[in-house]
Amino acid sequence: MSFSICVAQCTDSLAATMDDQARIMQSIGGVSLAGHSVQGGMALPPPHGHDGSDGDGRKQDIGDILHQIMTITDQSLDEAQAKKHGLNCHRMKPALFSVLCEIKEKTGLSIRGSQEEDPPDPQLMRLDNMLLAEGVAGPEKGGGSAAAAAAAAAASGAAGDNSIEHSDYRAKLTQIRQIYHTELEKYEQACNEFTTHVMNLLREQSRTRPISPKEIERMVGIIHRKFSSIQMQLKQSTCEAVMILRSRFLDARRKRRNFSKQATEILNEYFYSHLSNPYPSEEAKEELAKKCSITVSQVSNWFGNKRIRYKKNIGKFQEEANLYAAKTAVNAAHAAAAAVQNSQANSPTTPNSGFQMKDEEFQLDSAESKNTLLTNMFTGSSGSFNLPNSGDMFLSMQSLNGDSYQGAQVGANVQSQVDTLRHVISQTAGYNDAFGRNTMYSPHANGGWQDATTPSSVISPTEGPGSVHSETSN
DNA sequence: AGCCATGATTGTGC
DNA sequence: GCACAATCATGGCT
Repeated sequence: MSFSICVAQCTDSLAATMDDQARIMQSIGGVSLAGHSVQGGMALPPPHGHDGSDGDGRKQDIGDILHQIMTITDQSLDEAQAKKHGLNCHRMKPALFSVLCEIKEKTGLSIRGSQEEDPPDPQLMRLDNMLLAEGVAGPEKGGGSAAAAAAAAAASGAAGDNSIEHSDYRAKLTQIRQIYHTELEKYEQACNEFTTHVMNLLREQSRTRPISPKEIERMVGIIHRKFSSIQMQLKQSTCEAVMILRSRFLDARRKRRNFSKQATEILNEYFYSHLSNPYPSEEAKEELAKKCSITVSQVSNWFGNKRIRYKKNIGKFQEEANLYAAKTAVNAAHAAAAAVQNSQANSPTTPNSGFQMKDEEFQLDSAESKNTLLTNMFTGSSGSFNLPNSGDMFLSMQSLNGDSYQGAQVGANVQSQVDTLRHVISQTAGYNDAFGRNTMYSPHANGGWQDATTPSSVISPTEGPGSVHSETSN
């Protein structure tokens, strides 16, 4: 035993302690010392032929005790038992015991002690954070799990149609949470039980071998660390379970669902009415997302796909373009008419431009007829719709297409329709007009998306590219 | 089943 | 971070 060697080397210090010991014993009558009561309050045996006043004598006494301790293992069980009892009852025992504890404390355990204060395990911290974030650890209801489910719901796109998946996800997560907490509780219980057991054992043993309370504390710490490593495994497997659940849930979300007809229409209307620059701003995307009951990223995806597919095969999309362009144009015409009427109503002194439209004039039954109408409207050719003079709208359009922008009162509202109208016109009977060029929007050869002749920056002097035109996206 | 349309994802470049 | 391009994967029609 290493500590017995130490003891042997420290006989001098023991002798010194014995002096104190004897003094204290005299004063307190052997009630307790260094936390160890004198066994059974027994009368102390006589000091083995020494009077205790002589230092050399004490040393010899201690040496005798140590010798007995060292040789106890060589003796028969009965012999040893008897000797052990004798030693336990020896008046020197408590002092010797405390010194042994002290030495033990100062040697091996101090080394171990320095290793105890390890920093918090980063992996454990990560696991804890993840479990908190996923709603497995932390507050029960209205807390993490609800937040996680809400986040999943927000990311999943279309509202309402996947509520079953959400509840499924929630149920599974709750299940994992329950298992986690049950297991955690079990571990904690087991840890406490084991700790209590070991403590009792050590306390019991401390009567016969040098175990200080500090050492018991250390042992408890060791047990807790062992159990916390088991807990970490539990946390790790819980995290894995959550990840699997999430991946399954994400896979479920990956399932493609076509947008509603209405949503597609709204998106298409915006796309074709901003054909010169089909890049909705963040605000526009948000508004479109709101209108279509989809997420902003879905709007982005849609526009990304649309741009690519339109660019790849413009011809294929012409019919669709015509349809939406006409639709938007009609809306615009309505809006413009309303604006003009409003301005006339609000300011009676405004000269009558003669640009009046009646609803029945827009009762068109096909995209083609609309296109024709619109073409005529711009080319001034004879048809069902006449511009009595070169009206405000026409002038506004012309200005918009040119370098200077005027006629804001109508043009501002109508601006976005210019793209549409010009597109429609270009798609119908060979648009070759006052603008003097083909204004079919198509991506640049270099991959950019700009009107071949009219940069969007010129087209939209009043608005940034991709801004929302509420009147067109309805 | 095959085909096409379409929403989503991924890799790349700026 | 965004847009593009390619690709994947599914929905829906025939």
